[in-house]
Amino acid sequence: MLLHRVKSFLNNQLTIKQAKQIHAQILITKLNHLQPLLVHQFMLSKTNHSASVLMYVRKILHHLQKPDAFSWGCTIRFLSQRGQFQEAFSLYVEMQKLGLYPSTHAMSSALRACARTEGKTGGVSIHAQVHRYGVCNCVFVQTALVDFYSKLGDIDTAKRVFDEMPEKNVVSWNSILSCYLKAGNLGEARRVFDEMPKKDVISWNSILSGYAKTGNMDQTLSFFQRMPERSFASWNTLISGYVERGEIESARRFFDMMHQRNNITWITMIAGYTKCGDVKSACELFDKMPEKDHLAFNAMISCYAQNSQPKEALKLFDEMLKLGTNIRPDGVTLASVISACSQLGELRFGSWIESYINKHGIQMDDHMVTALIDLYSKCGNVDKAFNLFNGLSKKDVVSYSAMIAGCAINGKADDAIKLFQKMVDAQIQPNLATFTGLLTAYNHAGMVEEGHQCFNSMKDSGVVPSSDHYAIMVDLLGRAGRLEEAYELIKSMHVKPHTGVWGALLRACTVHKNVEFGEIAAQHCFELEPGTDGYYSLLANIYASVGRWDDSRRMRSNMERKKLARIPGCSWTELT
DNA sequence: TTAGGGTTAG
Repeated sequence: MLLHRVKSFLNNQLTIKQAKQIHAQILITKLNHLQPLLVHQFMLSKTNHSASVLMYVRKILHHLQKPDAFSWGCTIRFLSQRGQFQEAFSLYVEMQKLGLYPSTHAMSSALRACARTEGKTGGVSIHAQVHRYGVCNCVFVQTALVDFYSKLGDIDTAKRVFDEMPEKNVVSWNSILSCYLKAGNLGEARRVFDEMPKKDVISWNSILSGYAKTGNMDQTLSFFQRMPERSFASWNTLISGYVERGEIESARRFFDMMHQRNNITWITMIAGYTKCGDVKSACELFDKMPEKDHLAFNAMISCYAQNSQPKEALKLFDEMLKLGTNIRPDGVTLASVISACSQLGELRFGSWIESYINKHGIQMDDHMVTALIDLYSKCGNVDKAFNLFNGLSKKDVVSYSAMIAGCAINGKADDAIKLFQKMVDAQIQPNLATFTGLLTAYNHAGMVEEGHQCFNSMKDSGVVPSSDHYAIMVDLLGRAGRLEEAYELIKSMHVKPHTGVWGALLRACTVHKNVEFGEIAAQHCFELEPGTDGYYSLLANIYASVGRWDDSRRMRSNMERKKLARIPGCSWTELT
């Protein structure tokens, strides 16, 4: 009767309460041989196995009257499949201590756990056991070994084990294929792919992804077209390849061709539009997405934050919060939200977020900390930013750049320069954002020569200055009264200068009462931004400063006549 | 027993 009851749970929901009841009955009736069966059934049931359930199973395993390798094996296998690798491996070690002979299930599952936790020693000792126990013929264990060495990055051993396998299946071939792909050896991967006696959709997706990563989309497409069977991942790999290459139209063409899409498809496309700054298209897709998960929200919030629409980002974050249980913000969401707050100069939000993080036990990661460094810097709290920076587990180009910029805008040029030196010493390659911060520091400190030198050194780091960098340089030279040099610098630009560049020259001309360059700079500003009247005012001021009252009046009446809209000052503190 | 595609900071 009891046996029947235990068996009836096969593939049924088995709650911990029911299991405990049955277990109690087993103990009362002294039918201890049913205990392993209970463990087995427990592992097979579709119940959500929480930590307390597993503790319970562990207890049964340890109190079995007779140690039972089968029960241990299926528990280890279950844990490994569920991604609880540490737990799986420690059970494997425990069963050894009990003197149990591990099944091939237990061995391959423990190997899987070692592969995913980088448990090199554990995996290698299981390899030794494979020989000792004479299970060299088991294709599952051997394949798990190939996978283990592949994940460890030990290609030679992976290949040796693979070559020595008396019997191989498609999984074994896929494992060695992914080994070469992970190592970036596409040539060898291709050779393996061509040699495979049988290919499944995993083999095809793997090679497809290998080619997509090289950026050779013609080749990738040719593989895609030859696939006998395609899964979502096949389509998504292709689309993501086009997105990475910046070929958003091609990505969209295949997106539209799909009859069915999963969330990854939608999010890949939204992220693609984010990268190319097409917020409108991203938003359209987000609205059309049938079942938005929290990753979709993350993608869209980041899209707004990355494309200078911080208010929209916060609005969507607010909507996300209102959705309640199913969709919860995580660290990724918060990193974007902090970035949005930073753009708004809104420190209060920042503090709110910090308390939210603490309240919900969200793990602070380096992304979030870097966003906070930026936020506190922009709000003038450099000390706090510095504290966060010093506490980072790993400092990279993004965090250094944030901190350098933080020092720069808060008048700490020396600190910014020191940080840059530290970064170079740590062999971290500076990029565009790093130089923006550093040049800003030189600019604030009025260090013209040093700034100039820094600007010229950009090419040594393989960084091509953008319009923003030129704008800072023009500002630096202009403030020092070196207007002609500033103008020559603009003329030498390979990209079209934006109003930031010409505006910097125009403002410098106002300070130094220079009509000649002022007129040139103003003319460009008028053309680039016909709706902004500030430039007319500046030129009018220049005329007035040299006593050319008629011209000054002409400028102002020009302004009136065109009924130009007065654009408010573009200070981020005013936007809140 | 195998992989694979998605969101994050300056």
